[in-house]
Amino acid sequence: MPKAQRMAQMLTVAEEIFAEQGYLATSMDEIAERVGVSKPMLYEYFGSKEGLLIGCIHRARTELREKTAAAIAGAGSPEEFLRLGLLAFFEFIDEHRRSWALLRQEAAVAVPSAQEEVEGIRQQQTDMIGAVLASFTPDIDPLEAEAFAEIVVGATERLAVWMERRPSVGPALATDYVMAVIWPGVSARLTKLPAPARPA
Amino acid sequence: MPKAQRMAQMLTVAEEIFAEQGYLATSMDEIAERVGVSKPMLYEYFGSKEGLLIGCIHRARTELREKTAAAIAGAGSPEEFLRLGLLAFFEFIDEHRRSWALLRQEAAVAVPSAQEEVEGIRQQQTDMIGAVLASFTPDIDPLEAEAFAEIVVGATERLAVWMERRPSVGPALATDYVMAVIWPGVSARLTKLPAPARPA
DNA sequence: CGCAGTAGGTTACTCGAAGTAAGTTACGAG
DNA sequence: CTCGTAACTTACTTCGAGTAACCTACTGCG
Repeated sequence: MPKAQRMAQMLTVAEEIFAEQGYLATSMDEIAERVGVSKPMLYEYFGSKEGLLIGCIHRARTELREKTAAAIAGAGSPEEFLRLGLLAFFEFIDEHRRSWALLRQEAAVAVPSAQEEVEGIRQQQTDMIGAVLASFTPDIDPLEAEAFAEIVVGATERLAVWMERRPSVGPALATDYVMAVIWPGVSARLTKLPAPARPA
Repeated sequence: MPKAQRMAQMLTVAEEIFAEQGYLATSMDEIAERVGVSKPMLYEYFGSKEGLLIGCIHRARTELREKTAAAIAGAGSPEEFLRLGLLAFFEFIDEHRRSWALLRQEAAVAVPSAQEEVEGIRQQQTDMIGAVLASFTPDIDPLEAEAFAEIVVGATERLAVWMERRPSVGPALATDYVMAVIWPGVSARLTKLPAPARPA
């Protein structure tokens, strides 16, 4: 089997087993066995157990970024930006429950560099939100814009975890909840609103 | 040394080393050495490495609950409840930066049951917030109240992590940021507002 | 055809750290 | 002063991450 294909297969299997049993409880031998290959192959391609985990996170991160970017491409107003971005996020989580659990709960604790990867995902999101805020409010205090973005990401992430425990709550409703809480506060800070003309 | 005292000492040392190096990179031998005792003593009192970690989390959780409960005791309005609760939380984090990092970043991934303990802390917070919301809006949809509480907790937690990277941001400013984003949205849902009479 | 180089793979180890069995010391009560 | 127990230790076993060394089959080329 060619290398790229084998690596993708390894990531898929590892993601599944990590999500099932947790990072610590999973042995490299087990992953190797389920892939149908011997342990040194995993080390050949990923260097270490941590490297394998990071590979999983990295792949999910790329996918999430692509989906979100595509979703917000057609947005006009800041409200639409936020709403479409949130919806894309919740839909992604909904489709990848297991890997999401892995990313959010397993990776962060186990390994410092995996933690950095997960932080990278958040950074990617806060950057996007911060950019939206700044584009509609050029004179906003940068520190405040950053804080707002962090708050939105934190709220969203937490609600995604909660959504998993509530089968009746889907991506659309989750988006509504987040928007209901944060939009009044966020919009109050936007000076350059889209539809109405800017007052000063 | 009596058992209770020794256990407390072990927790203190373990918390410190876990926070310094991460859960995985810390060996029981190292903790034992720094406590000035042999490894089997740790196992005698905490059963396992995981048990020791959970002990750390549990102690922090108790302390956090006590501080928060004390802080919101004198609150009159829902806004004051939230504000005082948030402030108490950020102050707690500010005083326990290292153990906070441990709880948030290390514990969750490494060990399933540690994760449950951390979720217990969040549960404790969402319950408190949910109760405040419900007490001021008895007719609120319970699911919505839960979602709101999760959002507030998520936003707060995330901002606490961010606060660590921003030395210029203290508990007071962090509280202001969170309130600025969430309060307009939350208050819009409260039917029984404190100062003005309820319209219908 | 035959053979060289390499991609893809394996077996069989080392080593470090979690967890344990069995034994030792200190000390207060009868 | 000796019995019982709480607090503690040394010396293991076991398991899993990571590695060294070796193998195999295919592809291109004289």
